[in-house]
Formats: sequence, structure tokens, C-alpha cells
Amino acid sequence: MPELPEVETVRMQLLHKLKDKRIKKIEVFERKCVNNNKTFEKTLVGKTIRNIDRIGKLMIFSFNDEDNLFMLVHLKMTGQFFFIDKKGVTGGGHSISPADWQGLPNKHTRVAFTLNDKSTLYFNDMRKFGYLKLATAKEVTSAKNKFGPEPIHKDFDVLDFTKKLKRRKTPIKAALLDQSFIAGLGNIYVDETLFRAAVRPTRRSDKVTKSEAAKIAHFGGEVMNKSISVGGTTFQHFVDTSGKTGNYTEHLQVFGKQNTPCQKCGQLIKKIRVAGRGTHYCPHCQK
DNA sequence: AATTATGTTGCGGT
DNA sequence: AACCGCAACATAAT
Repeated sequence: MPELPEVETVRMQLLHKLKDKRIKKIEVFERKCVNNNKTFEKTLVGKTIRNIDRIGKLMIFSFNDEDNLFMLVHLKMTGQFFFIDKKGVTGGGHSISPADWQGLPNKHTRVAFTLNDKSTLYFNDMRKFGYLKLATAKEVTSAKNKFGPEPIHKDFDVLDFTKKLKRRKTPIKAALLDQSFIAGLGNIYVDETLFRAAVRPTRRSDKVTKSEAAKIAHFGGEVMNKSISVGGTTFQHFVDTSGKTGNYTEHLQVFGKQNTPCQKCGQLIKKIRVAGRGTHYCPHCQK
């Protein structure tokens, strides 16, 4: 269940594996996952993958310019990609055990792409929330416009962020989860960010001070950049065939740490519900 | 065995 | 515009 760092990790791996490869064959096992598009296979077969872009948690595959064709991919909670060539399996998605990728395609495989070099890309998604959706350049633009700025971006505008927080009365956590407000953070990284910024997740957005907002923006970027650099939190045991494991898990300070001592003050981390999501924080350190 | 939770987001209704 | 609750779905944990 990827947030920005996990999607970015998958994007980089897939780009490396798929760039300039031609799609020879597509099997759709679950039409819902391609938005019930009856011409999905027909449209994509023969196309050459030229680039994979990302905004927030959305991946954007592109082909030749003259195609005016894009494929938007959202992994949602449980979407995964597995790439298999003669060297073996490369995966990306949420936690992966061998059972997930052995014997592909398996019962969670929704789409399979065969490339011109005989390699295969599998899209697996247990809960069927994720999608692969065809789009035109215009549709890509309007999809991109729905995202707020990413805190990992160099020119993230902290003052604008602070100003916009003043208009919100919801808990700060709800604002940070809103992808049209700020893109990329999900449930884990929001909790981690707010812990580092020492702001309680329940704090009303409009009561967040300027300096706290600056800390939130700073740590939001830091947490996600660090996670990208270690291949994300989601992959517990597996990233690629060379055996490199992406693992931000060891850096988590509050997520899933309820009833254990805070690393800063020793008081027990609490778990509550905020904005409908499980929320972890230190009652002493976060005001 | 039934209920609850899961890292996401879009929708319909205030 | 902002906001809330729920739905989409499958599985694991309590």
C-alpha cells in the first residue's frame, strides 16, 4: 500500500526495466482494473514504452509522442508490479513474500504484459482498487492539475502552504492526507512527519503556527526523501533479484509503535482514530 | 465465528 | 470550498 516513496521506487525500477520495450501481448484477467475498457489491449499492443512519470502516487506511462496515448496507473492499497525476465523476478508494491510472486500469473494477477524481449510485467492487486487507465495528453494534464505540491519538491512554497492551512478547520492530519492540498503523504508518513514536527495530528489546521507549518513541510520532504533513498517502507523483504531490500521500516518512530516508549521522551505512544484513519502520536512530544 | 482493521481515494450529500 | 461518511474489495487479526 504505497505512498509517494514506494510509488517512486516502483517507477524507477519499472522505467529501468521497460524503457524502449514494445508491448507484444496483453492479457486482462480482471476488466475492472482497466476501467472496463474493452479496447485496452488493442490500443496498447504494438506501442513502445518511452517514459514513466509520476505525480503524487500516480504513475504516468508514455509512448511515442505521435500516439497521444498515456497509461495512468494507481496502485491504491494493494497494487503490485512484478517484472520477470530471464534473470528472475523484480517486484514492487506492498510487502512481498515469495508466495506473492511464485507461479505468476496467480489469483491476484489482473493484467499481464508481454514485451518484445519475452519479459513479462504482471499487475497484481488483491483488493482490485488499483487501476491501469488509458488517457490522452489533455486528460493527463487535467489529472495532474488535481494534485497539490509535493513537499519533496525543491521549490515547495512554505508560505503558501501556511496560508492555505489557515483556511482549514479539520485536523492537520486530514489536511495532509488530502492529495489536492499536498501530494504524496499517506497514513504512515503523515504520522511520522507530525511526530518529527512535534504537532499533534488532531490539531486544527488553522491553529498550526507558521514555524510549525515550516517544520511539517520540512520533515514531510525529509521523511519521504529518506524513504525513497532506502527503497520505501512497503517492501519488507524484497525489491529486486539482486536481493536489495527497500526498508524504511526501521526508521519509523511512531507508526505501529502504539504502547511502546517514545524514542524522544519515553512516554508511551498512543493510537487513536483521526480522519477515519489509525493515528499514532506521542502525547508528550506532540502538542 | 463475527467484527474490525488495512498503507487510498472518489463520490454523494451537507 | 470544505468536510463527512461511506463505498470499492480481500484478507488477517482480534
